[in-house]
Amino acid sequence: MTFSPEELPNRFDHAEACPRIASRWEELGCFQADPDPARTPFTIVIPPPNVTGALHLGHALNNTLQDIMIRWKRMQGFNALWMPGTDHAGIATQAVVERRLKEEEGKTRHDLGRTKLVERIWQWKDQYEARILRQLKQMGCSCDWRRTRFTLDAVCARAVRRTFFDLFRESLIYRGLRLVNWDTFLQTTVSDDEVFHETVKGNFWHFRYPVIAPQAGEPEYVTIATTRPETMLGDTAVAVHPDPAAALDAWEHELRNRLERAAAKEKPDLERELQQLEERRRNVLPGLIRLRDMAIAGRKLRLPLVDREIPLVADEWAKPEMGSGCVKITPAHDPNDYDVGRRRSLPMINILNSDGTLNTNAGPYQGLKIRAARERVVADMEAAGLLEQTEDREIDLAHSDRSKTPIEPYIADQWFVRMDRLAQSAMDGVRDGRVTITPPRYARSYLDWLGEKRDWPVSRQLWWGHQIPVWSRAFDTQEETRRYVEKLSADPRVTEQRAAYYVEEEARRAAESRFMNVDGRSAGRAETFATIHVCIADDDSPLESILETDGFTREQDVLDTWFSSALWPHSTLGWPEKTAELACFYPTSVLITSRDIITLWVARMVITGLHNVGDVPFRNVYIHPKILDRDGETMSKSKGNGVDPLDVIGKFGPDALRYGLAYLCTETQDVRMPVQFECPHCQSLLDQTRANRELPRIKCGKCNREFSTQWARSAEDNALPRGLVVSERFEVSRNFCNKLWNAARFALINLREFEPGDVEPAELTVEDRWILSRLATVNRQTTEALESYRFGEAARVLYDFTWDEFCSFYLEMAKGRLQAADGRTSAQRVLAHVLDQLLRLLHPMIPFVTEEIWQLLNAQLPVRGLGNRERAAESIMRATWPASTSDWVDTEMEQRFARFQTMLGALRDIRSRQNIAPRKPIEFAVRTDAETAELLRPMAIYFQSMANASLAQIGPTIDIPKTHAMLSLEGAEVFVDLSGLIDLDAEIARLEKEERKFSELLQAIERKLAAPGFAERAPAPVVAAEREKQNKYGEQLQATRASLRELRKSK
RNA sequence: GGGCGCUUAGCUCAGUUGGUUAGAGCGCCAUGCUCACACCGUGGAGGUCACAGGUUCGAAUCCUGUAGCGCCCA
Repeated sequence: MTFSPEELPNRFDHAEACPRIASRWEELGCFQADPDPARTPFTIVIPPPNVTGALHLGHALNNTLQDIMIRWKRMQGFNALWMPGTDHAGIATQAVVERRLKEEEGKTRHDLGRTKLVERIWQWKDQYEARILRQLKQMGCSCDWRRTRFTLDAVCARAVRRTFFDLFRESLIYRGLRLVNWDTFLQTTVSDDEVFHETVKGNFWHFRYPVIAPQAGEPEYVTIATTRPETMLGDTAVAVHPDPAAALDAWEHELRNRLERAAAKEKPDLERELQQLEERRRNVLPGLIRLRDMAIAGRKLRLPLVDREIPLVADEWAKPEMGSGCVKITPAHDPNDYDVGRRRSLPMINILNSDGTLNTNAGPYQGLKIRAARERVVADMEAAGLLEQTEDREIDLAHSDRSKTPIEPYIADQWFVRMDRLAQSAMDGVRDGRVTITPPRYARSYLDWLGEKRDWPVSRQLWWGHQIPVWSRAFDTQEETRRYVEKLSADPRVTEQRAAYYVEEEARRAAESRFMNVDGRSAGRAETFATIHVCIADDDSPLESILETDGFTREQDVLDTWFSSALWPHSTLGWPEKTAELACFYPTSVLITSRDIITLWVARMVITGLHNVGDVPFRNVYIHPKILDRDGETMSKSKGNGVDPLDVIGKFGPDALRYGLAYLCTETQDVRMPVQFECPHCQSLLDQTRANRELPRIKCGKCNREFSTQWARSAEDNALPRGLVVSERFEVSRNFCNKLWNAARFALINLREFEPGDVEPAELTVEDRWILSRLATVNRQTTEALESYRFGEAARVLYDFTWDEFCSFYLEMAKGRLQAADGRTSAQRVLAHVLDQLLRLLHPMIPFVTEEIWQLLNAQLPVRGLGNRERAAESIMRATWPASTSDWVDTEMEQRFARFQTMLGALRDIRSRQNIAPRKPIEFAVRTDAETAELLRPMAIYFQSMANASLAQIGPTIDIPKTHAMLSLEGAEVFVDLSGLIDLDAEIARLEKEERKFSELLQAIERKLAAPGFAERAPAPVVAAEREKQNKYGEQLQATRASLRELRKSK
């Protein structure tokens, strides 16, 4: 490469340089890692992004941190593998594609059929996977792209099938009827994690259920209240508390406790409640006791509208302090009622079809949608004179995160993974330190969640995912069942453990939960004796067709996406094959992710890793902050506040994006990131807000022209120029990269005719020793910060060093020597070394600009370095991470330098306050002891070049200029000769401020010293330091006052 | 309801085991296009560290409580 450094642009042109640099890295194979027993591995698996949509800044942060780690470890000499890939995100992706299908073609998935729909989703996946990988690549992520995996690809599918089979064979998988969250729009179960709650306006209807044949003194009806009146069609009981008096007492106790602790403004409410409770005891309690007795006596009620006899039961779920004190029980449509149903062996009557219409159990309401049924039920109850009253009420309503429609609790058959033993193993993994979690507080939510050991429902009524490899058939008699089991157990696949089966007896199933006419897929057949479930380990097993010929059908459901993600750390490395990759790179070194999937994902990975491979999937887990928008909401595609990292890259470049994110990444804080739309016409910025963040087009407030956003769909919107979404927060890092770039330009200009070689200690100047000492410290601090995942601190340390020390002092001070013949060579060698080392330290965070500078340096000075002189690596990615040694650390030199800096600052302060033009030279004298004078004399040229101030005299006895400004520093007084240019008032004002400052400091210290106990109880060094400060401030105060007196006299 | 976290300059944030004159960037004021950088240089103004108690010789930092905000779990 031949170039002239002066001709380099004064701004780093990331748009031109980055693609060029990236393709060179690819050509050199810098990202690739292969198993090598001779080297220590370091592995990261990417948390696979969903193919549902493109990445936003949250992902950018996540992947930036991973890339920083992997580049750093690679430079440290580890065999560093970063395994990339994406996740099929079953329900989310299918939902997006289905929604599109509906919007654009007016079709449902059933119109299309399973095969066609899955084809469509693959197309979507191809498109978004490509986009995601492009985003990662443009960010500079150094993944081994040859190894890119997808949770639904053949390699992952094999691992999923094998895992499911193994668990099945070990009886850790079972099928059961459970109440699930049913999404009536998508017609699938969604997990608790996919449900969000929202408060909506609703009603509380009070219904009367007649008592059948009431005896004397007994009420004619029981009142219950409900927010979902249509569910009464599925009621199978009404419950009353078994000991209402005790329950009320307990409630009173609770209220009194609360009252004691309550703030004043809450007290009236609580007191009112207590009063009401008293009334209730008088008016309601006797009735409840009577009802309880009726329940025990086995009295029945007549369920109106469907004319069904239902029992009155005694159960704690009924709350005597609320409403009528009685509660209707709908076991098939309410989680609490489900529990009551199981406790009291009640029938579970499902009244819904999977599409949210009412089924045959709803009698005359069959076929109606829930909403319509609700209105009809209320109207009919009212007509029957059984509606007591209607209240308005706010209701907490569960919604599906995927379809945004209300969730219906629903009874359905589901496959479960038994968690007790598995969860325990994963808890042990963290408890005994095989896995460490940073920050440690997150270990607690991990352990709490696993501690519940709730079985994991893994089936999803979807088409996009791993279809469950189980074939099932119902058998009518015990004999038939036995005969088929015999046949199966003789099958070679079963004897060779390539297939397994289990028999689910209908009697047990019925006992577990009695149910009537559960619709569709879960329908029980009265004549069934048992169902045989066969799980097959391999694809294309001959057993499949045998089973199908024998009347078995394959399970239609697919597995929860997290089932495949849970295998990611080992499935991507080829498990269950015993690959060299698995042997070398497993367990992985660190998992970097965000806190919201600790339970969904991290815990499950530990479980499957231990189960399948016998070791934890990673040694460390690092949980990073979240990126929030201006309102403090987390970024997400579905909210519309997600910012495409490519927008930021377009404006600021990938290095600025990365450095900015790393800089913001501190331990406890989430990152608030207000963003703006940048008008493509006039470049003005408009805040992104809740109101405008999902608009497909926006009109610029400045130039009144329109532009499109990420939400543009129509051809018309897309024809408009696209407005980027950017944030001013990245200006800091963009400016930083540019500062570095220009420092490098300066260096290159001054490093011509560079001759590599060492510098004799005698040749090192004060600033050389200082910068080398600082570099050694910064090197250590950076390494330590990265080791403990303190990315923000690493970024800050490097920022401050680069800008405030390397650029503002070292380069400024080297300018003179670099021009002069004398000292040029040593200055060049030190400068080249410091820049070289600094580039290495910065490279993991800002890979592109450091590589570009590295190449320029290589062209001009391929051999460089102090101490260990060597030919520079062909890419900075292959340069070694600077060893952190204290060889160059020189604390005394740093202290001397700090004095110089203080003095320089003081001189500049005077110039500024005295309004002395920068061109105008000034003179100054310093009164100080001989030793300090010796140290400072060589710095005279720097006062000259950096403050345009010449040092006239220095030493214990000097002639003080007649008119002067005085600076009192630690152990030195500086007199700036202001003959002819003094602004007396300004100087008096400045000194008065100084006087105030010193006097306040002195007072504070004196107070401290005088405080009772301080001198006796504080450690001696602290007391000594305070006394020293007292002296120092005292002297400075005296000097300042003396100077003030002089000035006031001369006025 | 339980758990975790946050509240520091106008804005966005640092502040590692309690001892500093509480910092940075942006913004603001003043000033300078001196040959690395105006995405820059130089200087300045700006904070009772949410509030109330407590521990301590000493608290932004530790403890308790209050208020507000956020997340997780029920």
